[in-house]
Amino acid sequence: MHEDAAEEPPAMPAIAEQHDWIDRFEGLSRLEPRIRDVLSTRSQVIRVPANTVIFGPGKSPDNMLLLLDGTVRVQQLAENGREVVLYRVTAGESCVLTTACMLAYEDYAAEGVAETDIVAAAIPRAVFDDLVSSSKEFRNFVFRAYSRRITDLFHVIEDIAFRRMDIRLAQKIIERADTGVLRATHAQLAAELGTAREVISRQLAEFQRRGWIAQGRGTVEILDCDGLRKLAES
Amino acid sequence: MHEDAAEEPPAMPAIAEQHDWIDRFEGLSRLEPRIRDVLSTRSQVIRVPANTVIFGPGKSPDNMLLLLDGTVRVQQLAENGREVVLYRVTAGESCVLTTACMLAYEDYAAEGVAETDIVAAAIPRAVFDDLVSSSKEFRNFVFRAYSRRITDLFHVIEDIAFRRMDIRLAQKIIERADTGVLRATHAQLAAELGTAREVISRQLAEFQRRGWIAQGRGTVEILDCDGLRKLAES
DNA sequence: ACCCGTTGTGTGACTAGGTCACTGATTGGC
DNA sequence: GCCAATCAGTGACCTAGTCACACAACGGGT
Repeated sequence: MHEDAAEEPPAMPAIAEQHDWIDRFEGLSRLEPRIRDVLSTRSQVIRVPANTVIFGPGKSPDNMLLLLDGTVRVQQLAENGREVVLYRVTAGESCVLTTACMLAYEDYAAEGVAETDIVAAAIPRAVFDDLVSSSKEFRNFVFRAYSRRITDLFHVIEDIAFRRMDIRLAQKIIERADTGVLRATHAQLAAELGTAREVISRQLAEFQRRGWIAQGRGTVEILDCDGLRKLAES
Repeated sequence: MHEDAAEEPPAMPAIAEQHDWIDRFEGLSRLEPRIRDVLSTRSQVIRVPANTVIFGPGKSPDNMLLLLDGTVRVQQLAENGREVVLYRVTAGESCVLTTACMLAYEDYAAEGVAETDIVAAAIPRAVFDDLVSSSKEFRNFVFRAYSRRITDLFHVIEDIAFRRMDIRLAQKIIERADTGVLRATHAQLAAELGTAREVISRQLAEFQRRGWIAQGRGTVEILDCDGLRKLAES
């Protein structure tokens, strides 16, 4: 059993099992060799099934997660049952709020939910602390991740406070309908944008009337992307 | 000369000039002696006049600020000219978004404005990095500050998305009228809450009609705090 | 194949909040 | 004492959110 196997894996089976997942993170590729080693030996690749609540009010995790595959939806919950999606963490990103939960003992009104099955590298709290203290590259990675999330939050605030619903909905549809068809109920879109179901129903009816979309039960099909885009960019 | 003197300072001249400002920060009091020294010798106490823009779009500072005196208002600006106040940094707190700006090269849609004359300890970027890497206490301080701000942002989002204007306005009035009189124009309150001036005017008219407040040009006087509070807590 | 509970959507009436286009009042210089 | 700037009040109108429904589609059972 030679040590090199870990460094240069051949053929590539399930990527997540390899130690080279580190390079899939923008900002970690130039990590110091010693640090890279700590990271790969002292973190653990875990799998989480879809719809698991990863963190939430009263449930702070004790690992920092680096997402290797899948997406995590982070959303704000209100007492009256309404929600807004704050942002999504996708493969190659880290879930910094987890870190904040871990390190800062404050409770959050937000929760993170696995939107798909997930593969992630879990970094225990102590290791995280070690890495932050010993690697400038890792520090930059962490702070940049924070910065990105905070920027996302700013966008959410700006959207909710100042932008019209029709514009926001059009954007959302374009953004989340990669194949031209979006699978989501009106209720889900409402939760996404932090509004009420009826509002979505009415807006979609209007979009349909204009020939921009076609609707099915639980689906929205884009017919005229330019029409939507023109609205979204106004 | 007994050691206790340091714990219970007498008379107190201009506080900011002393090196013991560190103890005014919750979370820095148990800093390792060596670190404490680095912090006091390599940071610089600065003064900034009221209404200075400390950071903003296209203006990222190269120091991390620990506020010794005064308050900084951090607000989001929209193209159409409307604003929302995100949070305030008060004496004894740090302005972490500054850190994020410093370290992460993303531009923010938010700006920080000195709301009063300000005294702050400025920590140069390089020193900040050094401190984060060498002191666990300082790391905790930084991450806790992040966590607090993120929590604040969550509150703002929840407020804007899900709470009624009258309730939010009542809260704001109570919160910012320490002496029973609040100096602010309707336009300022509107910017505070991210709404339009007319909305504030109408709500205040209603509060006045109910006998909760009296209005003057640029002032709101609380007459019946319980009335306001009952609304604010509903 | 039919029944039935569950889930998703449509609608009208109403309230709250935001926009627009004004008016008039107050204030601080000059 | 006049004038420009600032601050506040108002009505008409539009968008968004709430409430109370009706109804349609779907997915198991039996």
